[in-house]
Parts: sequence; C-alpha cells; structure tokens
Amino acid sequence: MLASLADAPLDDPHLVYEPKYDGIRAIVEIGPGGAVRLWSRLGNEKTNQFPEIVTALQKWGRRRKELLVLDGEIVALDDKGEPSGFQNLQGRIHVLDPTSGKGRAAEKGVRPLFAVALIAFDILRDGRIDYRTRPLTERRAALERIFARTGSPLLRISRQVRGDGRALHDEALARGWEGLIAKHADSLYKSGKRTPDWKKLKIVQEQEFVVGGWTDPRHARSYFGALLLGVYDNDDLVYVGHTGTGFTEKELARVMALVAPLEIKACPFRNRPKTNERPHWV
DNA sequence: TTACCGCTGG
DNA sequence: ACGTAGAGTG
DNA sequence: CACTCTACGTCCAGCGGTAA
Repeated sequence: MLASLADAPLDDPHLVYEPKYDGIRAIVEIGPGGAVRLWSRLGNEKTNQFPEIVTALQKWGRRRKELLVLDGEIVALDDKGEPSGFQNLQGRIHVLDPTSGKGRAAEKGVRPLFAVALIAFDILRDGRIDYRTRPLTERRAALERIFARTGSPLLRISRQVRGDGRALHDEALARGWEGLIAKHADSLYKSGKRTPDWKKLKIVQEQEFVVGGWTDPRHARSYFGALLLGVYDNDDLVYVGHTGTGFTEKELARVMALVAPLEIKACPFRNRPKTNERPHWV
C-alpha cells in the first residue's frame, strides 16, 4: 500500500497523522520461533542487508508461535538515535552481506555503518488473523499491543496522532522532516496499491543554488539530464548536487535556452563533480 | 585498475 | 523520487 | 467536458558485475 501526493487538512477527525520517515519501505515477516525475513517494496529480500534489525527481531520473536507480518520503514539513525535521511542508507541498499567484508564498499572502507532501526507502522497478519481487512484504527491498536514495547531501540512503532496533525506538522517544519502521511482512520490495507487513503503531505525546503553546468540527457530525455548546482563559500563555488527531476518539457526547453549560450570550457566548481553523463559548464 | 552498464532504493 | 499521457470517472 | 488515477518512463546515488 502506497500513499498519493495530495493536500489534506491538518485537522480532519477522520484522519490520523504520522511522520513521513525517510528510509526504505520494508515488509517484515516474523515466523514461529523467530524466523525473520525482510522484503523491499519491489519484492526483493533485504534480510541479509540489515543483520542488526534481523537479530533484534529474532530475539524479540523467539517465543512467538505464529507468523506475524508488519509493514514499516527501515531508517538510519543520527548520533542522537533519531531517524535521519535516506542518504545514510544508500550504501547498504545493494550490499548482499554487510558482514562478509567483500565487495566495493568493504574494500574502500567507506560504508559509514550508520545505526539503523525498524519503525513499524502497520500490521498485516498475526497468525490466522488477516489484518488487511480490518480498519486502520483496529490495526493500529493491534500494532501497539504487540509491538509498542519491544525492549529494543532498533524496533519501534511510528508516532501517530488522531484528528489533529497541526502540532506534528509544526514539529516537521522545525526538524526538517520530509513531510507527514495522513491516513484515513477507517481505511483497509490494500497490498501493492497506491491509494488516496494514505496521503503524502510534503514539506518544501528552500535553498538558493547557483547553476554551474548541466549534463547530457539520457535515453529519450530532451535538452539536459540534470543541472549541476553549487553554493558559494566566500569566493569559491562549491558543488553540492544534481537535480534532474521536477522539470516539465517546457521548462527543460526554457532553461536550456538560458544556459546553452553561457557554456564555458572550465569547470567552475572548486570540487569537480562526478556525473553520469557528459557535463557542460557555465 | 578503470569505466561502463544494469539494477535498486528513493 | 517526479511528470506525463491516456484511461477511467463523474 | 473536466478532473482524477494509473502505468510508464525518467531522474540521482550507489553497489556489483563485467569488459577493457
């Protein structure tokens, strides 16, 4: 079940509000005796990539007798133990076995080994009970009963408020969260579907950048792939990232017309970015 | 070793 | 993740 | 007719695999 991007009131009594955790979506199976498996949104097994979480789940689920299936988000934790951004998980998405010491990341020693945690926000099955056919409020009650006090800092449940998300929204602004998810309190769980029962309320962060170049487009994309962006550190232009999404066809054309006549030979950034496609500088 | 592709998360 | 076109819905 | 929803194609970062 996936959320739709939409506006929603922050004080609707039929809605519940949760932080939008910025990590990797995961379906969690805890079998009898603690047989644990993690699955990604595309149905790929992630069990081997998060051994800390698996160990914690095994320990917690050791005396369970029946299958439990949860839905949640795997997040990286900052040094205060608070959920931090998706970026800190990027290096582990593809790692087949983080303990093996094999592979590029292990060789380079660059994997930061951020602490991670599982934040469960839904329950799909507990033994013979198929919770997907039960309303969200009932699922939430079951989740809190079963998973609220795991005794492990790695195993948590999402924060959730009912009816009035204004305080949570203020907190999201103050802490720079990605946004909130607003869910219909009586909605059912629809596996694999994107539905308006869950609404994604995005928070727009602002920052002014200087365009230092662009990259060639890939495939059937027109004009350019991404803009190369920097911010000034005194007199130095420091490359800070690419952005390629968010452009309509018209906007791609307009920006290209502005930027193409300004092309120069030398990279204007203090730190030359690595790009997927050929860069052009302005 | 390096460069590129393909795949996966968002 | 986003944006678009075309299908679906009212 | 206008609006909403879905399917699809594309974006970045990063890793693994393979070719050079």
